[in-house]
Amino acid sequence: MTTTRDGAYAARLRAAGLRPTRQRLALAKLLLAGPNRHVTAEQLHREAELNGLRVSLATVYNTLHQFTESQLMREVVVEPGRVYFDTNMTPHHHFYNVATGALTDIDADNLEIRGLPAPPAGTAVASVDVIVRVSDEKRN
Amino acid sequence: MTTTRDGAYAARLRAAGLRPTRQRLALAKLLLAGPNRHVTAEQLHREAELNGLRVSLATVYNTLHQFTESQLMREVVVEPGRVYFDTNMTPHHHFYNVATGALTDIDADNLEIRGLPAPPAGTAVASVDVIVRVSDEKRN
DNA sequence: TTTTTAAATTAAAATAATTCTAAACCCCTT
DNA sequence: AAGGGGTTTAGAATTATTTTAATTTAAAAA
Repeated sequence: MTTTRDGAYAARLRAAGLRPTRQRLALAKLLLAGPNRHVTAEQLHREAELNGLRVSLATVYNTLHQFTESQLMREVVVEPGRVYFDTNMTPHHHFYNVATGALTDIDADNLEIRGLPAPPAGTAVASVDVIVRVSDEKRN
Repeated sequence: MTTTRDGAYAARLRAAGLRPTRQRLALAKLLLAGPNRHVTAEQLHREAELNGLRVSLATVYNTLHQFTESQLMREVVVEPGRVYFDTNMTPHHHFYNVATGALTDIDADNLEIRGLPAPPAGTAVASVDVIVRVSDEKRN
């Protein structure tokens, strides 16, 4: 009856124009199964290996970038040399804890940015990213 | 009479606790003389050499970081591997042209951010950075 | 099912940006 | 003028990421 026996992830990958390979399926599952995640390539690579997946770091990078292009995730740069891949695709911004590196989402629905001037001539706004840097509260 | 014959830059450096060396003075002059600037370390290094200053790239990095610590400038990260040093110390945000890499300031005075939730428990807001990514206007 | 083809994966080398190191140097005080 | 500690430097090292060229694999064709 069924011509292909596909999981939901394979379908999502296909929809994005990506062949559902073993590696991509496993990474998609790690990334998209539970709640939203913020991971670095290095972190995801380690996590994959802990879960018994043999995958090279280059493939992790490739996959993360492909997922990003396919709108399955997005990239957040918080500091020189610190790039997170974020599985939350709803419009949102971030708290960034400078000490711990922790990212926390800020729903864009309740956030209002008013008084933004017109963009430079010949350009149009593509996206607005708000990063609220936080640090451990001063105690005293 | 005068014990030291200092320019304005030497005084600023001293005030920041930095010895006014030849390199730091020259870089300070390049950076702080005219209008506000957005430069990468690499750009500033090239510019210094064009102006006849012999200075190593490591010193440019050191100096930029020291100036940043001393509140003479600040750092802006817009993309993986793209860090700008910004001499505008008034509260402001940025337009970032993804195609050209150009940064344009957005005065914070007229910008209002409303509805920001409380920061994660135990943390306090240190700063808020808004980056508005723009791209060349679609023509048709 | 086997063959073919093109895409995907890989290890390893290459690159880019930045930092470190240890020696030489220079600003400032005495 | 001399000494001392901060500063500069070239070059090596590091970190994050990308590229390369060969191998493997998914999917289409036969």
